[in-house]
Amino acid sequence: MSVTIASWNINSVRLRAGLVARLAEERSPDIICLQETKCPDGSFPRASFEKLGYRHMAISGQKGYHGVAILSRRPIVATSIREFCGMGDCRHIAADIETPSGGTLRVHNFYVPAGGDEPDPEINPKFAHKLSFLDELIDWFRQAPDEVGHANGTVLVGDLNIAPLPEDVWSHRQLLNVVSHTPVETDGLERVRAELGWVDVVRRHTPPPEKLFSWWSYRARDWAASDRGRRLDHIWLSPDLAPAARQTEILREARGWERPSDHAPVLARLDP
DNA sequence: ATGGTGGGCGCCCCA
Repeated sequence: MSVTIASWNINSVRLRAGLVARLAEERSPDIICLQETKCPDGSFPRASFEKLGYRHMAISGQKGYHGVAILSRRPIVATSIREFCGMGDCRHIAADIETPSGGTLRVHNFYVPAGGDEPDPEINPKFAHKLSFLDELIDWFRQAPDEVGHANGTVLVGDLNIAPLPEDVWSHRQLLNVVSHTPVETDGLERVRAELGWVDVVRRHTPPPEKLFSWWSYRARDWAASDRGRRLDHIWLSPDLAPAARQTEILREARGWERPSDHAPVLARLDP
């Protein structure tokens, strides 16, 4: 009676609904959290996901940018959305989902700002936004832990746009000054994680020194051969839920599917 | 040191 949850930055849900179908066929996750749907709610391809058995959906999209969604084969009993940094961006959605044992699982799905190219908040407003987003997350966790969490377990997933560990990038040394792996970001993400004691379940199951990536740039001539990846996509469990984790996987092969997203899906199987 | 690719939207933004 397990629940499998997947998180995937899909880079346009309308263009890649077929790839979501392939993920459903190959791994059959009960819950799929998507980021960068780039799609207003009225244009969301609901029907194609209903056909795959995902009859319950929580979506928060906007035209052209950002956008998050939760697809579920199990009933969604509540939904909430939080706005960060007063920007009006669609970067968060949460859902309470019924588990096989009759409880509910709270799922938070995030799309953290990428942060632009220059890792200096004084001259790059996108980087300042990214750091502010992390600060707001910490404040929220600190001030309203009951709103964030849930007695029967909470999952936080998403494209967090930060590769926290040296083994989460192809070259720690060469990426120390590259947005996604700078110390101010990795320290910031660690403070977010530590605030409520979230467990990075993928790394609990596959610890360093093994390298793990979930994103490979489109700009590489041969992404698989050069393998210059980063682990930007994460699944975190609340401390009470961590013992329920059974298996995790980053579906690297999806990066090689036809017209792929530049991100691969991350999956975790739980017995909640 | 630089530019490489891809998506959305509409003559350029974002990743």
